[in-house]
Order: sequence, then C-alpha cells, then structure tokens
Amino acid sequence: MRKNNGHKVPMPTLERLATYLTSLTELADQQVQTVSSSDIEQVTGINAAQFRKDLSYFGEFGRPGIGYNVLELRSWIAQILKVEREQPVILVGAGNLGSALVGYAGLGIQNFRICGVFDNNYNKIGRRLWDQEIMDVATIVEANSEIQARIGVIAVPASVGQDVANRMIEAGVKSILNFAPTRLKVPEGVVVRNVDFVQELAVLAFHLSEDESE
Amino acid sequence: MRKNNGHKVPMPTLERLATYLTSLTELADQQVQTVSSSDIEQVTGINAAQFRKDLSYFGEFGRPGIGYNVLELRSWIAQILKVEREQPVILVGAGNLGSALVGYAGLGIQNFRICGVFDNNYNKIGRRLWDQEIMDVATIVEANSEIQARIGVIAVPASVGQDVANRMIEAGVKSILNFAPTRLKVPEGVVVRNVDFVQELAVLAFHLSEDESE
DNA sequence: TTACGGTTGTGAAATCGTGCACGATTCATT
DNA sequence: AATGAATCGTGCACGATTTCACAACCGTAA
Repeated sequence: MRKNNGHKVPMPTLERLATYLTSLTELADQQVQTVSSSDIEQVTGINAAQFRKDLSYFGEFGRPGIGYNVLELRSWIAQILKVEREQPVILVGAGNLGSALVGYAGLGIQNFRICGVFDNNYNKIGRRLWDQEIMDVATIVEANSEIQARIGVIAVPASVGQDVANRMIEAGVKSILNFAPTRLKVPEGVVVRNVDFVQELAVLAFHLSEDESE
Repeated sequence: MRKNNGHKVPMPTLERLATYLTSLTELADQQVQTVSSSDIEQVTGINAAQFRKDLSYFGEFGRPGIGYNVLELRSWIAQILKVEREQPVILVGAGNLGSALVGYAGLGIQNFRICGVFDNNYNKIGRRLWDQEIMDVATIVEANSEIQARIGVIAVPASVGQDVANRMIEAGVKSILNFAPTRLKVPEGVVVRNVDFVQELAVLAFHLSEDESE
C-alpha cells in the first residue's frame, strides 16, 4: 500500500474495492493480463472514473496509456483489504444460517476461513458442522486466544445478539458481521456491519407499484 | 400514505424506514403508546432529525409537542413499504442458504412469506423444504402465474445467477434480492439488491489495524 | 388567557460522494 | 524525433444526503 497516510476513505469505496477484487480474480483466471478502467466498468458496471478515484485513495497503481496489470492490482487491493493471507473468522450461532455460512465455499475465494463455531445449545455443542466442532459459546474467550480471530460473525436470534457481541469483543474480536436484526452497542474501535434480510425485502417491496402489489 | 406525489426518496431513507418498522413493532409489543423522535434515536441509534426528515418525504405523521402514536406510525410505515398485507416471495436455490431463508421465522414478522421454492437439481425437486415442496425451476413461469409473487430471492451459485434472474423476470418478478456474487443485468423497471457476505467481510477486514491482522 | 416545556416539520447550511474534463504519461508507428 | 491513440490521476463542479436551527404547535398549569 502506498498512500492513505491519513484516512477518510468513503465506505462505498471500500465496498466497491471488494467488488473489484472479485472481478480481478475472474479476469486473472481468464488469463487476462491488463485491464483499463473502462474494462472494469464493462465487467462490474461501476463507472470508470469512479474506479480510478477509488484507487486514488490508496496510491497510483496504473500506467497511463496502458492500464493496470491484473495480477498486480489484485494483489494490491488484497493487501489494502488485508486479505492477502488467510483471515480467521469465528461464528456464533449454529442454526440454519450459521450452517449455510460455514458451508459456503465462496468465503475461501477471498481468503476468509471460519475457524471456530460456537453455540449455547447443549444439543449442538460437541456435534460437527461440516469440518468444525461446535463449541460452547461460554468458552469463546479461551478458544479464541488460540484461534486469534479478529473478525466475528453473529448468526443468532436478535434477543441474544448483544450478549454474543459482548463475549466476542471480550475474546478480542474487532470487527463484527451481524445477521441479527438488532443494533449492537459496541465500544470505540469495534466496527459492526449489519445484514438484515427483512430490511432488504422491505426496500424491494417499496419499489413495487400499487397495482402490482395487489 | 399522504404525499410523495413525486418520487425521489433517498435510498438510505428507505433502508431506515425498515429499521423504524422493526423498532416500532418492538415498542408496540411493550405497550408503548407514544414516541418522540428522540425516543427513536435512543432505540435505533438513528439521529432524531434524520428520522423526522425521513418521514417528511411521505407526509406528516406526528403531533408537535406530543410525538407519534406507535401503532398509527407503524401502520403508516408498513403501508409505505407495502407490507401491510402479506407479500408473497419466491426463492430459487434450495441449498444451505435457501434452506436457512425458508426456515427463517423473522420474515413473517414483516409480513413476507416464501410461497414457492425452486431448484434445478433433480435430487432436490419434489422433496420438501420445511413446509414447501421444491419445484423444478423450469416450471417457474407457470408456477408463479398461480403464486403471483413480485419479489424473488436468488440463492444459487454465481454461475447461474443471471439465468435464474432472467427466468424470474419472465415469471413476473419485479424486485430481486440477489445473494449470488454477480452483478445482474436486468431490464428497466426491475429492481435488484445485492447481499454479498464476502464483500461485507472484506470491508470488515479493512478496518483491522496492521498489528492486529498479524 | 398567558406562559412554558416539549416536540414536530422543514428551509437552509454543511458535508459527503460522484462523474466530468483535462493535463500528463505511455507506447507504437512513421 | 515527432505524431497520435490510449489511458491514468485528479481538481472541480455538481448532486445527494445529513444535520442544524428555528418557527409553529400542543397540552398543562397557573
């Protein structure tokens, strides 16, 4: 990484960075060597100027007249997003959603790996979920002193979301992906992103025109 | 609904509307009769002025000096989001994620119901997933002429995402919730929202500080 | 009736994000 | 060496969104 000595990268830029990374990986698989910002626009639908601006927050990665080297750029973006090496992740909630996430092969593509699964249900603790043994959430601090995950995923009912978040933070988690429909209270320095299916559906429902929704 | 004769409601406003709806339902369950915008800020973490501005796109729902009637406001927002009555939803992809979504009780709370589940795997077609029989995705047009869903959920691998979207649109779907990590090409008038776990994790990884990520 | 504490709705200011437009750079060709 | 086509990086203007701040309003109590 080159600049960004300061800060203030817009959140939408970060989200797009992840998109670029995915597309660059595809392009690399297709043996493409070089791309221009308008090629990226072609593939991702994101405006070419936007792409260049996004990168400019972090340095200069392209060559005028040429474009970007696919492998190099992918590696740079991976570095920026801190996914050059495998990122361990822990997950609490071995229900349907948790199970789907642990089994999701797509995680590995961006170097994420779920290295610990926890639940509070004694019928589940000790069982296996894919390649993971489900552990007691009460042991999360101890377990994560081993795993050393800094990212945690919450896939539990809303009612226990805050409690789980607290434990995770105590266990050293700094970033939380929260699937429970609750706003988590977290201390300074901990980042939370919420994913709420129902909220997404509600936004979609809004766009239905009256006569359609009938 | 009262005004909004025009349009142009900011997307972030719509997303927050869904949050308000959830919180209002909780408040109603707690027998709270009236709330002020600062009560809402307390509960949701969303700025009180923001809340009032959001509502102002649709009309005047509060009384100066008093606040908002919880039940009334909830009903109004539900109307705005078109979730006053049950919204049928169809889902393609009876894998782990699809299964989790069909089984997710939270959907019902906002009046969404998955009324049709499809897949292309002959080992799955005909089987039951919770209360739904998995149907052949090839029959989606016919099946949805009965179900009349206008909202569709895509929970299939990226490679077949576009194909599934096309079929859905042919079947009359106007809004798509897409869990496949691909940018879908859709005709004018069809709205898509993407949910990408890996992108979310990547944004979270970015926020880890160097020495932590080691 | 008047005064007051609490609260809304909204214009206007401040902030934030996007996209254009252009100077600068690179390579290929003559 | 000079020309031209392609492409980057970025200042700036625009558009979108958030936040402020205040007039208008409501109910209560003196």
